[in-house]
Amino acid sequence: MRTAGELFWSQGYAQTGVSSIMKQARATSGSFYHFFSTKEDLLLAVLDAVGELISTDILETAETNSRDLSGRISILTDAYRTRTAPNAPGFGVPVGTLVGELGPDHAEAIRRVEKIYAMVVSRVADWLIDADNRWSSDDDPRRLAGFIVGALEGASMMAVAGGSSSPIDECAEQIRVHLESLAIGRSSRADEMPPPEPSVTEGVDWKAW
Amino acid sequence: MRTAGELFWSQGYAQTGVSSIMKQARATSGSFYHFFSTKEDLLLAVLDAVGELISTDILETAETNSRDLSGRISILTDAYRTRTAPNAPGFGVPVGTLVGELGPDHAEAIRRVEKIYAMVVSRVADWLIDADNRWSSDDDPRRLAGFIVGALEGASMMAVAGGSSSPIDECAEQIRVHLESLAIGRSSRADEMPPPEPSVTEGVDWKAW
DNA sequence: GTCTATACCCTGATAGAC
DNA sequence: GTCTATCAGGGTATAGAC
Repeated sequence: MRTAGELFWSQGYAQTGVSSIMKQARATSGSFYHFFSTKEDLLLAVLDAVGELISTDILETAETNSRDLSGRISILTDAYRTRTAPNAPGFGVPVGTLVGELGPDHAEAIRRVEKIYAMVVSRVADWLIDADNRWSSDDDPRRLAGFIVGALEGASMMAVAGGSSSPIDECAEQIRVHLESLAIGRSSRADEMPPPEPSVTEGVDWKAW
Repeated sequence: MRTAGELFWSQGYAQTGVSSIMKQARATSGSFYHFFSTKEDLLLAVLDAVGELISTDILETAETNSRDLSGRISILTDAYRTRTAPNAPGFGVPVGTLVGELGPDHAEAIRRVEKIYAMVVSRVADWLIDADNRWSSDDDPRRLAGFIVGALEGASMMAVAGGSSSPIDECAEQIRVHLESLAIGRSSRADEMPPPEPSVTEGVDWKAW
């Protein structure tokens, strides 16, 4: 009794009725509201779970499986590719989807989305620092990391709209070129990138509501 | 009786009730349904209007006001900055917002969003071609243009989430660096960029529902 | 803790006078 | 063409037995 929240990603939050969620989870209204006081409560829980998932299943995987920047970026972009439509039916842009939808209300939810972004950006910035120590200030790698993450989010959005993952492919390639031209992590350019390891987690199956 | 549709951008589609729209437009249910057979019908009309607006007020402005690539890109990025939150209260990501929300239904609406993306990408690709004729195939500038637009959309999303337009600023800068490193449009780098002309359209005020 | 049944409200949409 | 009044339905959330 806790295997569904991805509906928010495939259909959006407002459009996903609590009833649909319960049906897909084969639960009933009574038990649902025993765990979550409100629908927004569920949203917050889902956001936290997603943050966890991204942190461990994607970022941590990238960090342990590859010590060089290009390998890590490659795993990250690969995660975007395999987790957004049309490759993962029922997925949209990882978290950004909700940003547009969540209006003036849901301020807390937006704050958590922002927190997820900040976490991802921060980790990618660490990768940049690991790869090169010529950064003049802490701010620079953060900004570049923000650009990378933003570009991937946007590419995912276009991939969803167009029903093709090629924007993500192209984005990954442009990021690679961009980093290369900045001469960051030169050591990692030695030979071809290591085969980017199919994502560890297989199906869509995060275990929180 | 036709000055409101931006609610879709500030609140999302599903979350914006027809009644709110009517209130803000000071219209009534009767007249509304005289013009639009359904709420989705309105959405489609809004999407078309937005496509028009982007084409004329942003892209065309960029094309007539600047003949070099960097100037045009600058106007484009400036449009993103001035038209997304927090600079334009009540705006989100220009069109991408809806992508996540519009689920399996609303297929037609998604197709129109895709059409808008394709239009913007195509125009930007033309700019790239104008700036440099060394492209090996038609495909290359399109792909690069897709990357640029996607990056801006993603940056807008993060700007909305974080309540700061700095991701867009940074994105614009990175795009500039990227294009420069690709040595595209070298002629345009002669001196400092021309002051990027405050957007032509002032307030939020597109005149279709 | 989980079930069924249901309250209550707001939604998109309609009817029919003017 | 625009108004007021209203419908039918689905939405979130609750009540209370088991």
